[in-house]
Amino acid sequence: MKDTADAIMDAAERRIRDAGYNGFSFREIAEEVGVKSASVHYHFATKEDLAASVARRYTERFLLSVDEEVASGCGTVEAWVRGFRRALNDDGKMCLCGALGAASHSLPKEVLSEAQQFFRLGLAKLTEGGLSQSRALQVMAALEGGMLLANVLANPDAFHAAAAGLS
Amino acid sequence: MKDTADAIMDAAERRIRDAGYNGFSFREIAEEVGVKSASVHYHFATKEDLAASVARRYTERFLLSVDEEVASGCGTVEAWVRGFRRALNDDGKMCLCGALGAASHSLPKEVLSEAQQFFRLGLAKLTEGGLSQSRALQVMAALEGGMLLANVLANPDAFHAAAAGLS
DNA sequence: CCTCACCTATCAACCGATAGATAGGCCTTG
DNA sequence: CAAGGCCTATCTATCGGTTGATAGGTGAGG
Repeated sequence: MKDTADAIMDAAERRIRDAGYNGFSFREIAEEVGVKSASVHYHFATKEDLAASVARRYTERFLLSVDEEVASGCGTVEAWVRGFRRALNDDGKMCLCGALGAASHSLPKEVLSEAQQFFRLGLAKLTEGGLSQSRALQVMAALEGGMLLANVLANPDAFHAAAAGLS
Repeated sequence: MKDTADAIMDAAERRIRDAGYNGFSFREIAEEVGVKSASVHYHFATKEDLAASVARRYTERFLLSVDEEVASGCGTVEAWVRGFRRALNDDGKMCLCGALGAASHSLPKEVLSEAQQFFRLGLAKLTEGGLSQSRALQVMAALEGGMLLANVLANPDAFHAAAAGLS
């Protein structure tokens, strides 16, 4: 079933956002989903595969939700702020690609590639929205850094302060 | 000797900045230093101990170098920018406490506590330098986020752009 | 002689990954 | 329609390797 594969990705996403690529295991995810670890391998051949798939899905969803915010009338920067804020408030976790990227020098190449894609596409969308390359980097850094601070300090207000005045 | 303990912390710091708390092992560090893993345990009882010690030393050094920059006449914000820039240019790695903090929800409590201390003391120093609480968070987020972007994208210019215009 | 700094050897637990069996559904063909 | 074969999704069992940690031994130097 597609159901199980989705449930595996859901569990993996949660764990990666909490603990990074090196912080989750097949057995852990399997238990959360209610299957055996061999069944996780059936859907995703390797750990690299699984993490890369999760990152790709995350990027697609994130960009889509930003597009929707923009379509419903809010500015590009504000759309990004809302995307990150929701990720923080709903789940109380890091941005998935931030959590992966913080250990970028130890990532398998497919996973690194997907994490990079998140930021490349994100920055491209910001520049399409009228920002300069440099300004786009400033916005992305502020959001990702704000997310990190909010997580470390266990205080969402850190993100709100960091994002204030961006848009 | 204090020599070996320092060498262990040096190696651990490098690995943590590349791969996070879950991405290094006693044997790896031992090999790099040229001793056996049991000897690492002699100097640092547990992994939690070692990582917490490394984080504490990192924070002390970082704050000290910022103080020196300020004493030599540059502004508080500029001093922080230089601190992060040096960490990035010299080593090509993440901020240690950023690398730890990105997986904050999976950190042993002593390690989390030391990572938090880095940010708490850093923010305090920024506000002592005349910044508002909110502005201090914006600066710290921009620097930490810029660091993350530069690492993921393997492009130091991402940091420079993110930090531009802060001071 | 005793403490420090290291060693060897080993432990149970966990890791990612694979092999092989099984049960159920669907498709094809006589 | 029935029977045989294949595909899917799961399981059990196991592999070699790594992990953090511990026990206990060894040699040097004060």
